[in-house]
Amino acid sequence: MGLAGIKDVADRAGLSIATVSRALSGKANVSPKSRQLAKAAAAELGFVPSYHASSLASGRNHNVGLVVPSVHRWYFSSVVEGVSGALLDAGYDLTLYNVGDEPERRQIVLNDFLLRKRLDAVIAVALVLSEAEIQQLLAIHRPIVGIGGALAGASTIRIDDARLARTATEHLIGLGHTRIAHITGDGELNRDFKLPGIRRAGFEAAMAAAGHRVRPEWTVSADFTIQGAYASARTLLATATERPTAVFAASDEMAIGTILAARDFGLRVPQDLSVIGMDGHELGEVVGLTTINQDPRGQGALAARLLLETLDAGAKRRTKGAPPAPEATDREYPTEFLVRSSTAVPPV
Amino acid sequence: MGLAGIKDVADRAGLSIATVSRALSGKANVSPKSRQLAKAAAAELGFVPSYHASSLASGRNHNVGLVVPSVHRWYFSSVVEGVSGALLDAGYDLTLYNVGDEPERRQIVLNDFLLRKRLDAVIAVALVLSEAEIQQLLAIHRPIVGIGGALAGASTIRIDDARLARTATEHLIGLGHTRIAHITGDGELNRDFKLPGIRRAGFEAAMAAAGHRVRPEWTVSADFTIQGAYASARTLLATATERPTAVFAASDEMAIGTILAARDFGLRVPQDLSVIGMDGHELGEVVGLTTINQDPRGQGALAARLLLETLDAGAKRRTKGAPPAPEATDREYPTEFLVRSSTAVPPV
DNA sequence: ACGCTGCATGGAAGCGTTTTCATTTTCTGG
DNA sequence: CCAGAAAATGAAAACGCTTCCATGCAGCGT
Repeated sequence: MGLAGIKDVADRAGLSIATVSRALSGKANVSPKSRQLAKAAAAELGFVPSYHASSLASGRNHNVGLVVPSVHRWYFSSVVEGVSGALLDAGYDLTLYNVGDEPERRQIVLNDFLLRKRLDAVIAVALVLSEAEIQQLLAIHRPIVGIGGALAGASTIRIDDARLARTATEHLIGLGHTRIAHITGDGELNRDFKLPGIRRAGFEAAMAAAGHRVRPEWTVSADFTIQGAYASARTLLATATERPTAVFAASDEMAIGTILAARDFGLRVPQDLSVIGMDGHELGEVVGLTTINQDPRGQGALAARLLLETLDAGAKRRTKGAPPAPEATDREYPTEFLVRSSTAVPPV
Repeated sequence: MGLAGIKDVADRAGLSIATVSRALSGKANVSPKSRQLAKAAAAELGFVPSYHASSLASGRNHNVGLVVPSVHRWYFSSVVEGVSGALLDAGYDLTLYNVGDEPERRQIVLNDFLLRKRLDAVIAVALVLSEAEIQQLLAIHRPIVGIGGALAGASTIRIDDARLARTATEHLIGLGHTRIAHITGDGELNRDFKLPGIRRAGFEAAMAAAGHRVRPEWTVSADFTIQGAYASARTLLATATERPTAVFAASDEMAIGTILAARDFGLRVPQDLSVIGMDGHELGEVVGLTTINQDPRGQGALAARLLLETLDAGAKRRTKGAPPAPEATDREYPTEFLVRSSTAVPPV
């Protein structure tokens, strides 16, 4: 049979459709008795409200879009976990847009998917949206929050990558290192991914401030994965003469790859080579990685909670049509410097 | 102004709503001229059809649900990548249900989310659904396909875990190992996650067939992560006397954790200890892990494609109401045995 | 030229809820 | 016990599309 509709519930409960709707969605002005009746009838019939009908009528979707470059990478999957948990608990659906590297797909997502009025809000991770694109989203009354990306005009949650990269580098410098290499990300492929450049700038600023030379051949790039950095680090460390005494990797995954490469060369970490990363990868514990922990999962959860608050506020203020307050707040997420055993004074 | 509706487009194009609808959704029986007119008007107004209205009226959602235990784990995020790519290309949305370990959340997802008629189909990864639960899903005319999980009555894509675990173990036995340890997953927490038991059974079957003893103290469990297995492997390898000469880990991540632990003890892999894993983790390449590659991304993509085909077929056969063919096919996904450098003959 | 077939078109009926608004019932204090 | 306020209720109007159906028209064979 064709699944019970609210009408069937109403008939069975001996109430009107309107009352049943109010009763089931927990609205006020329903007598306890009616509410009870409605719920019982709904349960008996196995009634589940039609999402589309409900959304169409109410304008509320209970659905948040999440745009990430790749769930396969540690940082992003951490964010997804955080967002997902918060949304599920609030009864919201999470629509995932795993855009990948192709700019073409990015466009499709932006145009065809995000704008179809089916999302209450959008969380964009490490995605650089143009002012116009943001305005387009805001124009359909959808709050956006960005994580780890620059979203002019929208709220963001992020860490101060430049400063933290500098702090990490300064840690090495403070230990006495002068010959410091940097593993950066190869971001030229993707215009949306400016992070490597920012961290690299922090690194270079710290080096410059300390009066140390940044050797071009000691800045190598990798794809933000352990295996990618492993390969790059092997190249970097292959030269027996004039080897750096420390490496600042732009992510924990790349730092770990570096450590694995160092081990393969018989280099002890930290006696022969100090390695510092950034992000807070769980695996860092295993290899004793010194790093700066930014809790991406927490960032995701926070983003989701902020969004839900905004949506609730909007829902309360006016039942429909009131654009949720688009006050763009830019908040910095707290980080934690974790000194473990991968950094030490340089070899004599 | 409140976003253009199809009515606005119709007015602007000088056509009726019906014709515009047909024109824009690529239906037949529209003159080229009208179609052109409609498209132009839509473009000028920046018209994007309302998802909900469209779904409500047509009964088609263009949305597939994906249920996974945790996107944060390698295997699942690989599957998500595969599914996501295929769906995006087809213009489908992907709704992600990252259920986690809590059975409570599992229930919520099953009842509140999956049944709300907003999904065209469901892909469940490593999720064991009861016959009743499957019937409930099928009852709302939604095809389901399971990946890596036993779904009685629904289509599945999977590998033969028992046989492959056996093959992996036999590889070690074939090299001459008799003292073989096993790292299994701690699945007792989650009734949905039977995989560890199956692989373990394969291991034990191979050992029994070869007449080798399975020592209880040499079967340790971990949480399927590198760091978890690292800790467990340390315990396992701590005993200097009577140490196994080989380890079969129930996942690549755990095999990698084992290798890292072995290195910490000064054990050389494979000279002192052979390690074999299962899954095909990218990181396996870095540590030279011998393993059995099951391409989870490919499995995800395949699942999505199968589903889309079914949906298309259903759409063609009857415009509405025809339950998409629920022929439950159970297909085995091809795997590839990768012999790398982590396994060798046992030390003398 | 004429009735037919078949394509193009527009009017209008849903799709299954939520929400408004008017109405009825219940409660409150005097 | 009653007027007036507050609470509960139901009828019906959206919500914005898709699609059925009836109509208008062009092309066609005879």
